[in-house]
Amino acid sequence: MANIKEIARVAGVSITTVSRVLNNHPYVSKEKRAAVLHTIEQLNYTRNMNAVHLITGRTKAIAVILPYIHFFYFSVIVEGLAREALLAQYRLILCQTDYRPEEELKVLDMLRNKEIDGVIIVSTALQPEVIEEYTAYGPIVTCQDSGERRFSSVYIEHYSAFRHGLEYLAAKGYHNIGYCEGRKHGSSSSIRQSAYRDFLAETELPFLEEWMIFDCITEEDGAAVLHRLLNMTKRPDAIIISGDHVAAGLIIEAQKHNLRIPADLAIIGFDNQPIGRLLGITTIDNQLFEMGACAFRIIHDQINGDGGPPVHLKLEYSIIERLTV
Amino acid sequence: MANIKEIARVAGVSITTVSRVLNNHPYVSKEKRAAVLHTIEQLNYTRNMNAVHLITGRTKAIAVILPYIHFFYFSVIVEGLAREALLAQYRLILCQTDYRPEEELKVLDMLRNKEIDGVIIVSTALQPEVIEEYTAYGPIVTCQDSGERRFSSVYIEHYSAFRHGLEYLAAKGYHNIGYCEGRKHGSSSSIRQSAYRDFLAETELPFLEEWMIFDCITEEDGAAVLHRLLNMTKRPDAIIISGDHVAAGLIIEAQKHNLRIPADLAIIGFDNQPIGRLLGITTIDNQLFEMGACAFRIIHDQINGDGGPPVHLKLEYSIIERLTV
DNA sequence: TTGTATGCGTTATCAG
DNA sequence: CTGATAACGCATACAA
Repeated sequence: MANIKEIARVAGVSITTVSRVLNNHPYVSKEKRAAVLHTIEQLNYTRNMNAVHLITGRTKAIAVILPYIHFFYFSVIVEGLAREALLAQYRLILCQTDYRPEEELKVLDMLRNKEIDGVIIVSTALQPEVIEEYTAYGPIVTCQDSGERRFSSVYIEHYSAFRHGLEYLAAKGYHNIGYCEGRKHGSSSSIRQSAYRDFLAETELPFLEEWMIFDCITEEDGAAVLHRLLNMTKRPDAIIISGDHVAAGLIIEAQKHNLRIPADLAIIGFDNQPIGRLLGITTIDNQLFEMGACAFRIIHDQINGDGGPPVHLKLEYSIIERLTV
Repeated sequence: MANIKEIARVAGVSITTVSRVLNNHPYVSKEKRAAVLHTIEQLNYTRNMNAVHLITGRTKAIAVILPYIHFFYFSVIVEGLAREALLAQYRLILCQTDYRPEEELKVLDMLRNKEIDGVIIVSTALQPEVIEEYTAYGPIVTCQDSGERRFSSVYIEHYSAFRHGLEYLAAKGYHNIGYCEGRKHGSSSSIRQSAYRDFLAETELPFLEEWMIFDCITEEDGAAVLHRLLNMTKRPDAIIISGDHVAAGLIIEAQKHNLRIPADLAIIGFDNQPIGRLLGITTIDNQLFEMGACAFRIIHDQINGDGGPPVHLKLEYSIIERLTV
């Protein structure tokens, strides 16, 4: 493959002039510019970007840390990221780490390595303290509420959102409220758990350990929840579920067993997923697409801007009233 | 940041020796290796990977071209890709191009630029002839049936799969068969369209132009299909739909209008999505996850292997019988 | 087993 | 407006 040196030779100019043309610098005469452009065309030349990355120390690439991509939650955030990345002409390096800390650290090391200009963490198994150490090497943005850390974040207040959902159920007259959660020990999960416990304690509504159901990840898990409910001696009359697809699984299974929604069981979901729209599931919209878009914009600004203090952007959630409450 | 030169100086060895340690070469004495390792630790050193990429001409990165990520079809293929990439310690660069040819070409240019070692095309707006031109710069794999091209492919035979679905419906006694499709002019779409037309022509089953419904992308589009069906003077008694989520939209809307499935309308979907499992939708499984995994393995072999002729891997589909036919 | 010297392809610096 | 030359940080052929 031709390189800049050969272009210079063939075009009869210096390497520097070729570089100037390549980078649209001023101070190149029309004639030389034309000659260079023509030679580039003729020799089918393109820059070796690795050399550019080496000398400039930038790559216009950003890594995204997440466990999986085939869940609605993650794919929509990435969709938001990708739209903005396309606009800004940045590369997105998808780092699916399966929640393995050692793999996540490898990605952060890419920042030290200069392979990437920044890291966006959608969901992580790492402690905030560990992440903070890497802020020395470049900007980092998380899509979780991590408090006032040395890295930026875009988030919704899960505690407040979840309480809001619970209050909504209580206001509608449901006083026996259950709770379905995904991972038991995730960062957002823990926050929602606290919200649930706190709310029930403060309002003195009944709390039963078995009303907290964990590991609800898939639609099938939602269907399984129905059977757990049916087998309970004291059954909740409402349930809050972190994920509309899980709620959907429960609802469709409920239909088969003639359990009426919301008469026998009210349901409020999370994420405002298409399936929820379809089934008329009342849900809490947490602006996933916007979250991704904002995360990118923040990191982009930090890379190209003054490199000021970390940004903490709170997004507003909203309850979408439909038919299951 | 410290570089290899400084490590060499501090450890009291040559640059070469440091490089050897870095790359786990033999022929380094225990003492010097220890000294180098210690210095690396001490100075918090990591390689500048851009320099490595420049000199080796490889980046261990692969670009993935797709229009969006938040559709089941794409996210599951990427999930398959990502699992294998994690195993092989390759980077996946997610290039969402929104079906814009100019953006897709930019990605292919990354191959010329040496920014990436290969390209996996999940879905594209480009003609195969255009893609073929880039095979000179590195391996390319598509997840579509593109015929015997100079680039590799992993695919299911959509023509055959679709005919199979139609035959299945006909065998079950449905003779008025409609058809829902996503993009009208996509590569797979066109193949499925031909399968539909050919089958109806050959079996002399009724064909009505209005029974071919396009632009069915989302769940809502599926719901809209029901209303188009209801307004038809002559209505199909079965329908084949490319995408279980679209079928789900139709089915749930059908429930609201007391149209019985399959008594009034039989439905066969595509993709074997979770929502289909939930609703008991009879579907054609096209092994999306496996497709992604295979695509990665093929490109990985081509990058690291002999660089032999392009591979064309046909995956088998299967009809999953459930309740909607 | 170790080190020297060269080159990868580009941009940045500085002198003209 | 133009060009020579020095970086960037590393891997590797070759010599010792």
